[in-house]
Amino acid sequence: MSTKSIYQDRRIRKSKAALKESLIAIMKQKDFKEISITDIVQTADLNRGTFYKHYQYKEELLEEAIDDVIKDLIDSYREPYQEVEVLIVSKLSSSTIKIFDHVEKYSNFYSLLVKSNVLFELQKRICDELKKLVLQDITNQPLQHNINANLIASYQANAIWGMISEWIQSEFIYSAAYMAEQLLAILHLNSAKNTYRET
Amino acid sequence: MSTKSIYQDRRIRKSKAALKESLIAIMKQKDFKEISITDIVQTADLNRGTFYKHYQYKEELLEEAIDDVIKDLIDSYREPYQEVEVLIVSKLSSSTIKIFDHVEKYSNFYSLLVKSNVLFELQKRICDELKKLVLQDITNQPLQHNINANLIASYQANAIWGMISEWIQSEFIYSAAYMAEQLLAILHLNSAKNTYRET
DNA sequence: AGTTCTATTGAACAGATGTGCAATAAGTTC
DNA sequence: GAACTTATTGCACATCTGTTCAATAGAACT
Repeated sequence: MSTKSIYQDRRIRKSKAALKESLIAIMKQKDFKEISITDIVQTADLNRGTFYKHYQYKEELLEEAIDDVIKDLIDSYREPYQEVEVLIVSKLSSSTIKIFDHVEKYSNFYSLLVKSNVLFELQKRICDELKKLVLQDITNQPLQHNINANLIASYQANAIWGMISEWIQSEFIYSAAYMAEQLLAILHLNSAKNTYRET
Repeated sequence: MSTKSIYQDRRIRKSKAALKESLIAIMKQKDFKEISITDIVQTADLNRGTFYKHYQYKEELLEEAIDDVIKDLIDSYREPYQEVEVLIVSKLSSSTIKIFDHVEKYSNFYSLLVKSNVLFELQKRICDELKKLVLQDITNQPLQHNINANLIASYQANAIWGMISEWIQSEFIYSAAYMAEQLLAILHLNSAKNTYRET
């Protein structure tokens, strides 16, 4: 049994890679909605049947192209926060803060997605992943006040993504450090506001 | 000058209404991606050219169908929170809480959107609107701690939407009141966690 | 090496797309 | 009501879509 058997057929790898590369290349010129399957297979120099052998629609191809980026996002989140430049409020914050570094790293790709109006596929993917990660953190430290784990996880995940999408649409005029600062400031603000109203 | 002149041509109104109605009807049976323009105009009993006269793609038609729902969402947010069933943490909370009532009111429509995998168009629209509303609230009460208004607005808007989408995907197993309770509990939790870590 | 397996190809097909045009129907304005 | 304006229609067209098929080429396994 060779080690190659667990991987895909080399022909499949090559075809898929060519298709992804072509899609991203065309996305730099055309809006995603305007790109046809014929466009993709022509620049990839492949038969149209080859596309349909592996994918149903171009969105599915894009999804696979995003996979690598998502993997890095997860790594960023899991990576322990070493440099203590700013005051850390909680472990949740320290993890999510790292994500801004990841987005900055892939800012070109993210911008491309925004420009092509395919932000929403990405949005779902990212929020789903963030939610899973938050859920894992939550299960370690049991919840007070009868908080619903799924709800707070979605709350946190989408809140973070809200800041990220705002950042992307601003064409990255802020630094990752500034984004991290802002997240901390917002969490502090919630704290201050609540204690003010409660006393 | 008649009062009708400011409104659309009656023919346009009728055509658009028929197209929207047909789209929603078909969406109850087919996945959004599988619905063709020909499908829509056939059930609407209109010429295909009529569709292209007003819209470019079916997504644009759907967007218009969502408009009415969005209008109600904005009304829900703006409506002052009268019934004090639960402890109100802040004015922001009291406004956002009303949104859960709105979503429950349109739960059938929201479920339909989720089922048809067109949640993302909706998501963008809603988060955009929520952000605007939050921004209006913020400008009234100036920010402390050098908080970036756009960032906190997106943070809040997407966080709320995160809970909403979680709610929808759970097929509305929770009541609107429970959702409101949970939002308050999450805000309280942030407060508690922060003060704990800071002292 | 030879054998088996399967990805890719090219061709063909019905259906959908997006656009254009002249004819007609329906709306608006006075 | 008459004149003007424009939405809708039916038809046609080239292109794209999604699928099927036999033929071929390439990869995997012994």
